[in-house]
Amino acid sequence: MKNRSEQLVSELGRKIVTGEFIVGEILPKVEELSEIYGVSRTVIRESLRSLSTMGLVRSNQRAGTVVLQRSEWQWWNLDVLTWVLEDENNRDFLLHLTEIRMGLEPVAAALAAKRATNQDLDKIGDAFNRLKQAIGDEKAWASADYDFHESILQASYNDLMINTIKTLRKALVSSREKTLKAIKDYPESPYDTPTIEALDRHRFIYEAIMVRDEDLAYLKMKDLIRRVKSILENIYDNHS
Amino acid sequence: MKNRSEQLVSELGRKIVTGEFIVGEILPKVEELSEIYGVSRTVIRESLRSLSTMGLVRSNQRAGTVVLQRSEWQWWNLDVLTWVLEDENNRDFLLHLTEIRMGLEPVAAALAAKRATNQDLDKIGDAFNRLKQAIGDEKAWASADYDFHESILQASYNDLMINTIKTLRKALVSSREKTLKAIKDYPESPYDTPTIEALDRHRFIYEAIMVRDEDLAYLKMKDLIRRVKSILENIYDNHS
DNA sequence: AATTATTTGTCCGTATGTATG
DNA sequence: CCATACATACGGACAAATAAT
Repeated sequence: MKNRSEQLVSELGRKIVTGEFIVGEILPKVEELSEIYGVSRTVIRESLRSLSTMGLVRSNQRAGTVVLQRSEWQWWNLDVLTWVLEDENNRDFLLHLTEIRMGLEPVAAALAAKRATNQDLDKIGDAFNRLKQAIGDEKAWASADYDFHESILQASYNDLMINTIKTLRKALVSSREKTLKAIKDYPESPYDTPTIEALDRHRFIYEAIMVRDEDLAYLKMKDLIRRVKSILENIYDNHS
Repeated sequence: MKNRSEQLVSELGRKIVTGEFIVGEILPKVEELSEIYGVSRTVIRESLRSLSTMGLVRSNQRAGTVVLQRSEWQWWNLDVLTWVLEDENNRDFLLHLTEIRMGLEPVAAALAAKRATNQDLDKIGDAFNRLKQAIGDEKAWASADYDFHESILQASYNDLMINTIKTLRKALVSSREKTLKAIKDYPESPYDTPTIEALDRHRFIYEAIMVRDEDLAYLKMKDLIRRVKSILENIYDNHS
């Protein structure tokens, strides 16, 4: 957070996402916000412009600035996504995210099997070798795992796919750092735990891409995400 | 577009997306932009704040406002998505979008088969009946088709999924209106053409959801999107 | 390493636009 | 049609950060 308005955006944005400002509610007018937060109207207006671009509010002359309903929110904005994940009340949002991943990541793997250059394949292979060395080491695994999935993703050559999955992973990682650490069984990597079984799940993906078997890569990546989903579901069963 | 800064955002945003402003380029400083577009610095600053929230630019003191690389863009912002689709140079972006749909829409259909209430099922049924009446009528088909897929989507009960697919469809529809009309074989609906064969493809999805067969709903929706993809690919083969 | 120049960031007084009652 | 209340827009001044010298 560099400047005042970015700070304000975080502060107000969180209050909206967590429901401290209710949907349909009118925010205090610019002058009052300026008073409340001790900043100029300029800063307030720029903040509101940003929140408006995120789909969280809409300003109308004379009527004031209103909090928009959830369907209008720009969920894929990294800030919005992170705030939603931080919010304790949205725990099952993690499951929704996983459903999205279940859709996208297998497709990305299939595309990688189709489009990867030899150089791409080398990168994926390197990352997989690092995974092999990282059994039992949570930190090293998380790092190699990141590179493994990153290299597959890049080989999909679909910019929108790359951007979407990366956004999703960033949000998962940052929310893990902030709020999910407390859950003891939640893995450091957004994919899996550093075990032999997990390595095998990755091996199948790796091998499928190497032989350019799109359908197999699709299925094996789906297996992996399904595993992530079941970890999540177990956590909920045991901790609530 | 109501106010000056929103107009400016469209103007500048399009120039960035279409490459008129190159990645890494420094925009004219606020005072110059103010001069160029005949608006106050306030308006310029608010516009830049908005573009910054879209991930298109980043302002730095003394260094000016720089155009960010494509990987930083907020692709799921409806404006950004629309501008990209409008850009003639990004024609194969439609294929990338379809790859995303190939991932998400079958998952949404499977979730609907799992979670739909009886009321949801009624809505889906109503829309399907309207589809039956709309064979051969492009406009009526497009409308019923919209409601059919919308009712399935709502029954997925995954807010992020709903928002994402709706954003995607909005962008497709609006880009069809603006730039794709010229392509004669591109259907009015983002899903299919009003033919008997298309109706059957929809029927299979409808029936699978009715009997709550998640896997079948998944497969049949995948068939439908695959069909859309092949329409697109044919268009490219024939028109370029 | 210190200074300067340049650009964004911030503040505020004022005026206009727009929808409501 | 007028009065009200809010966002929108303008512009001059100064502060703060940092690239360049």
